[in-house]
Amino acid sequence: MTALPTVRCCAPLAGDTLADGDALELEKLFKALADRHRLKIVNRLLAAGEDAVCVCDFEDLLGLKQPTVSYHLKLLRDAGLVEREKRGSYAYFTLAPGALQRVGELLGAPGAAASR
Amino acid sequence: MTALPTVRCCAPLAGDTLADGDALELEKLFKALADRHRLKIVNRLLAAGEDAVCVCDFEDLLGLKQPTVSYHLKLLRDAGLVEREKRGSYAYFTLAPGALQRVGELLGAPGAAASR
DNA sequence: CACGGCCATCGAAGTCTGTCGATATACTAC
DNA sequence: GTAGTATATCGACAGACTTCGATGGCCGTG
Repeated sequence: MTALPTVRCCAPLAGDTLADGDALELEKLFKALADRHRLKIVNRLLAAGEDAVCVCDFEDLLGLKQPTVSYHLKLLRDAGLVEREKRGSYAYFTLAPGALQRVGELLGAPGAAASR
Repeated sequence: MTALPTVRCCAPLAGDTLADGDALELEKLFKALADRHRLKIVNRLLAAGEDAVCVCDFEDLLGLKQPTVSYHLKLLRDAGLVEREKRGSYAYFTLAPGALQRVGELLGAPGAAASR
């Protein structure tokens, strides 16, 4: 349910004076990306494309223990950047479609891919 | 030395497997943006365009004391996102040209403004 | 040169983050 | 049902980040 619109987020940074609430949302988004391990996760998911990646794969990639990997994935999920699909006892992760592009556009990269 | 070229930074997030060093540089960049006050600073500098803004202006905008404002400005400067120009006893700040767009492009917003 | 305003840096205090072992939950296989 | 595997969550700890008062350096004015 919820039907949360992934990253509906935020006033574009280049707009008029940033309201406090908008600043908070943007902060949350950038915080999610402001960590070497989470960046590697996103990079891996980008490389994987349609394919989903499971938690155990990230343990090897990052050299972190399983609880820590879950912690990072949770942050990315809360920020709306990745999505989880449970299959059996495994959990597979993919990038939230368009999430990264939307972040890019917030920074002033203009229309960009937004062929729309 | 160093002669760091503002934000020459980093492998694009969408490229091949992110090296540790590249992940660190990206992390530094996003960390600089991952704070509500620094976002407001950037937003204000975007609005100011060519005009430079002095430290005391940010004190009012952010509701923070002067040392704290200097702290945030230093972080943004270290990340290559803003530049400082001293005029008399005042310090004026501007956005580093193109820095934000470059960040946006790292996120996969493709050619975009890169008319080049 | 003495004074006052602007800014950077230092040091301390409080809070937030990242990490992991231990534990709980959910599913598979036998 | 029992055993085993894959994730999520909890609790604790170390380290990093944010904030601010106090201090020091610079510059302009009188």
